[in-house]
Amino acid sequence: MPPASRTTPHPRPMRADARRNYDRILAAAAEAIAEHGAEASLEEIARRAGVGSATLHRHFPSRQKLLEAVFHDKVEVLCATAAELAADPDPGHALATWLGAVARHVVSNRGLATSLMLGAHDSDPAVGATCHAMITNAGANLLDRACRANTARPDVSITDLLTLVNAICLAVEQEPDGAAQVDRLLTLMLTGVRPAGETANRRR
Amino acid sequence: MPPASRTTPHPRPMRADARRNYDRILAAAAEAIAEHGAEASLEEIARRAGVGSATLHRHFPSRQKLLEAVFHDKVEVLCATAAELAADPDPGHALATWLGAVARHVVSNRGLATSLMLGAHDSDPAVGATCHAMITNAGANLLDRACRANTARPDVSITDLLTLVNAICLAVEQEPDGAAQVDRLLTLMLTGVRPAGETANRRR
DNA sequence: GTACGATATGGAGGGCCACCCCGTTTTGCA
DNA sequence: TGCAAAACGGGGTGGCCCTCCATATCGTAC
Repeated sequence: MPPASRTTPHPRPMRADARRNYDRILAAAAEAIAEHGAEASLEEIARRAGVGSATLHRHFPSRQKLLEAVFHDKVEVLCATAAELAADPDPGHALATWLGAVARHVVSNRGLATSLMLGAHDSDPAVGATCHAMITNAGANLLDRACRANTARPDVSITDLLTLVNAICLAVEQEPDGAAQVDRLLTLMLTGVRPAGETANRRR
Repeated sequence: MPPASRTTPHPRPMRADARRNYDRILAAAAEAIAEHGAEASLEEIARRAGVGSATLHRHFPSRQKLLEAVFHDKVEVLCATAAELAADPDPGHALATWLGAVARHVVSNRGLATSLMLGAHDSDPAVGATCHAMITNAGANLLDRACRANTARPDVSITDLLTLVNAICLAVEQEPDGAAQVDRLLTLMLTGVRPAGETANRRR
């Protein structure tokens, strides 16, 4: 999310060189984060982008801001998915499907979890464009529907669910067999530990 | 867990000054971690303990090792609790109670989560004394009993449960109202999201 | 096409940190 | 009491994040 894009006329449309560097930094950050996770060195990102560290800091005053910019597109995809699923005839299934999609995105984009969770507190509350706000709004509808259809407990908030999803992904992030684990834990979370009658083979 | 204590005769019983410094570092680390969390500066810990930073590194080659040493006692408490609960007539309740206790310890000891989770992979597998191994073993019995009593699904491993508990605590660690959240999420996890009939007031 | 002010840049430097080398001190045993 | 082995810690190295400010670049008005 370039602060002032060319298409949306803002106070100052952002100079060409500034925009170029902005994009370079974003690309470099995406690479670095994919390799080293959300803790990737900001200096190395600047180095990769071929800009000075000061430039990086000017464009992204905090690591959080950079993460949000890097993942903005992916979060938009998730929001779009939520919008589509809102038409699903089975609200419970829609919610579960969407949470699964969120989880999949998070595990395959190291750092996304951090990006989604943080910013709930420290960032400017006026900006509804933070990853956190976007995803929360997108999920709220799905949960509401599921709740009204009586396939979700009414005392559960979308924040709860997203926190759990993120928590699972975070916890599993450094496990070797990540993705597989997430699926199990996620369904486990959704169905609960209590008995269910049916049986399956024991793992680990 | 001093590598070689005075009571348990080891290869070399550890010199007096070494033991003294070891204990000082441990105490200083406990303080620092309580204040600043698991990311506390190692140099500051050394400074507090009145030793050189090299000494700290000699005793604890990695941050992980230090965390494990600091939390070793608390983990032992949890293991003891597990042993007691093994006598509980209601295995399902025992398991839930214990997981709650684990969560409470984790939230009230910043860094414990990290200590419990890590070390599953990077530490010497021969050493069964890591926090991770200790807690896993302690919980396995409780889960087994619950499973046999048909109050826990057989396809759930203790690793799953502990991962989830830790995940919740990690995710909530930087929330302002931490402890309260953990309770909700934990019970949510244990009962699952699926409808249950009963109602409660909606939060957030 | 040019000149000029606003804007953006990046290298240098400060403060902090983890980690290691190696000369010095302490310890415990004979 | 002497002495080798063990432990110590100051200081060096390299990395990190972040800021300052002299310099280079851009967009525009003429």
